[in-house]
This record gives sequence, structure tokens and C-alpha cells, in this order.
Amino acid sequence: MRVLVIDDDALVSSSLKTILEADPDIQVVAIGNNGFDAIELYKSHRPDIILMDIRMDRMTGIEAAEKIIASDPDAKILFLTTFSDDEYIIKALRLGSKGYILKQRFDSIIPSLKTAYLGQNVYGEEIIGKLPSLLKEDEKAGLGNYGLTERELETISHVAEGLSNKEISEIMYLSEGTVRNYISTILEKLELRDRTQLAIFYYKGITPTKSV
Amino acid sequence: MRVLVIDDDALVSSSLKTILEADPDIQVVAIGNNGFDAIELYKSHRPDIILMDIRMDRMTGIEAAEKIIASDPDAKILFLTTFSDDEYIIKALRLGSKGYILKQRFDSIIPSLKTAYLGQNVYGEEIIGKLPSLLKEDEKAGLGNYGLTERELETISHVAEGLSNKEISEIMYLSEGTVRNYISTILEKLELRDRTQLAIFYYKGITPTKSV
DNA sequence: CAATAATCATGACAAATGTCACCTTTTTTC
DNA sequence: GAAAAAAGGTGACATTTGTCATGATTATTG
Repeated sequence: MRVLVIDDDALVSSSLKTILEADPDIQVVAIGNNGFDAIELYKSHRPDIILMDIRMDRMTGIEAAEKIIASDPDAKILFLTTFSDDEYIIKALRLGSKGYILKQRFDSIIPSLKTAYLGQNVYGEEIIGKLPSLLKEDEKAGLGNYGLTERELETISHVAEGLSNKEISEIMYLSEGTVRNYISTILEKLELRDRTQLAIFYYKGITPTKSV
Repeated sequence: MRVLVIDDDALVSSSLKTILEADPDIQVVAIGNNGFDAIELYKSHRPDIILMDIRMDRMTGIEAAEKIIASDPDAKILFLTTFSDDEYIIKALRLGSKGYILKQRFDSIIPSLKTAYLGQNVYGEEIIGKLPSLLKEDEKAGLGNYGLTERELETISHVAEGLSNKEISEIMYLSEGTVRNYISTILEKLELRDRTQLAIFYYKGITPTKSV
């Protein structure tokens, strides 16, 4: 099985490579750091399956997957993420991608890859638990465990890039006040105190206030 | 070889376990998430070697190592870190620990462990390059690539925990104004703009201002 | 159709943050 | 021993941030 690994964290992608290649059935044909890499490396290497992070700088894994599937509808893509966000799950499912795993379950990656290789869908345990309610609610409120909206999610990613409210407002074509309001409600929903904790949460997946 | 793995990031520690146990010579006897765990688990399991992250919540790997070595001078400890900080290298060397690796070089961990097990010191490539200049300057300016002082480093770790200036000042027994001054100089040294970028830098090792 | 949710906006206000200038006391280093 | 660096501090100031109340518009859903 020839695998393409995409993750913007070099630590994660290199450790994935090591873990995967410990299995004789698996060969990591290339490693990329972003959505652009994913598209290019898929074209040039034609791997059997792509193992890709959802959240990455600039182009998200979902966006990259859309483009890859547009060029090859049979592409098999397995997503990884720290941020257990329902919105992404639905998006990934809609893409017709081969499944969705959480990063937390690192040791289940190889069996999941093999299952996906056979054309079967794979979901992490947390996902399976949520699936019924997700399907029942269908499109409706597919906006994450924390009830975050589309725009709020976008805002978070910019906070996690270290941008100021003003900068975010310019990028998102909003007033600075709106950005402030968005962040205020995000913080309330996530039970965080300030943007720094939000950035930490984004990357670490933990809420500092709860642990302290 | 019986190994104890300590890392506050569950993703890292679980993937380390997977990587290490792929080798028939290695057995991971326990996993811990912080310095306290390290001390307790070392006592109860008496592993041949400890593989430990340097930067962790509350107690750093260095502090934990000090305590472990105090109780067992023959303890073998291999450090991991993302933050390639000279200050830590010197501290680790001074401890008489068995070496120092950077997280970046994930695939070199097993050979490094085996080398350390034999009682030999191990250093990552980046360290070897720096070693001469470090030794030449001896104690002098062992304060990191960015010229950060001891207290500044401490302050950074608290910012990365999502604490406010006031909270940091209470923990460090300083006035809030001093904490603000520290952070101000840290930001200047690291060419960052605010504490959120600092937290991002701490975890990602990149400076948002430079990349944007 | 009515209710709800999402999106976007203002203005006002308090609190937190970051900067600056300036100062003292120890340690370290040359 | 003088100079420099580290550690700690104060007060003032501008800016940023986060909160709140309140309101408008547009989709969406029951």
C-alpha cells in the first residue's frame, strides 16, 4: 500500500512515516506540509491513499481534498485532526472521502488505513458515537461540538495564526467590532478566557481554564 | 531495554510508545504526562532509561531529572524537545544526563536510546554543531538562541499555559508590572507582537510575524 | 408564517496588555 | 574593580481586548 502523508507539523508527519513504515505492507511515498503539497504530490506519486491533517496553514485538508477528488473521484483520503469538530466530519463525509480519524487514536491508524484501502469507510470511536445524531440533524447544525458557526471557525483559525482583531477584520471583510463579538462568543462557547488560550486550545486541543 | 516515556502531549507519548515497541529489544514500561509522573513512575518501575520531554506543564523535565538523579545518580535520561534552546542543553549536560535529542529527529530515537543504554552520551545533530561554541562560552551566555534569560524563559512557559500577567506574577512572586516588562522584552527579542503569538511560537516553534 | 439561527454592525465601557522611561540591587564577567 | 547583565521594581500612557446592550438583515426550519 503506497501512502502519501500530509501534515503541517513536521513532528507529526515524520513520526507518522516511522510508524507506518514499521508495517511491511505500507510504503510512504512522500510527505507534504500543506494542501498545495497534497495536490502536487498526489498528481506526481499517485498513492493508493492519502493520510492528511484537516487543519493546516493556508489551505485546509478539506479544500485540498475537494480539488484532489475533483481530478480523481476514486481518491482515497483519510483525515487526521486534533480538533474534534463535527463540522469537519460532515464536510469530509460529504466529500465522499474514505473516513475520518482523530489524532488521539494514533495506534489505530494502521488498521484504519488498511480498512480504507479496501474501500471501506473508517471512523474514529468518537465519531461513531456522534454519527447518529449527526445524521439525524443532517445539514442543520453541523457546526461542531461547541456549537461554533462557520464564521466563528474561520475567526478561530486566524486567531491561531497570531493575527490581531483588526487584521482579522480586514481579511474577513468585517468590522473590527464584529470580530471582537465573534471572539467573545467563541470564548464563551469554549469556556476560555482570552485569545491566547484560544490559540493554545487550537493547537493543543485542551482548555487551559479547565485544567487549571 | 525497559523504557519510561514522559511527554505532556498524549499524541507524542502514544506515538513514541508505538514507535519504540516496534523494536523487539524495547519495552515501554509506563507513560507519564508530567514531571511528577516521571518521578513516581521511575520509583515504581525502575526503567533502564527515561525518555522525557523537557518542556512540560508545571514541572519541567529538567527539574524532574534533578530529583530523579538525586535519588539515583545512575539514572539514564534522554531528553526530547521542540524548542532548540541552548540553555536547556547546558542544563541537561550539567545534570550528567545521558544525552539530548531534538524532537525533529524522530527516526533517530531508537538508535539513540540504544546508545544511551550502553552508557554513552547522545546528542542530536543540531547539538553537535553547537557544542563547540557552547563549551567555549561555558557558563557565560547559556541563555538560548534568542538571548532569553532564566526568568524570561519561565515567564514564557506560563504565557504558554494561557495565564494572565496577574496570575504569572503571583506564581513567580513578582509584581504585575515586572511580568509585563519581561513579556515586552521577550516579544522584542523574539520579534513577536503579543502573547498570543508567543504561545503559538512556543508550541509551533515559528514566528507568525516572520511568516506573514 | 412565525421562530430561530447566522451574519454583521454600533457604541460604550472596563480590564488587560504592551511600551517607555527610569530606577535599585545583585551577580557575572572582563 | 569597573562594566555589563540579570533581576526586580514604579508610574504613566496608548492600544488592544473582551463584554454588553441593542439592532438589522437574511436564511432556514418547524
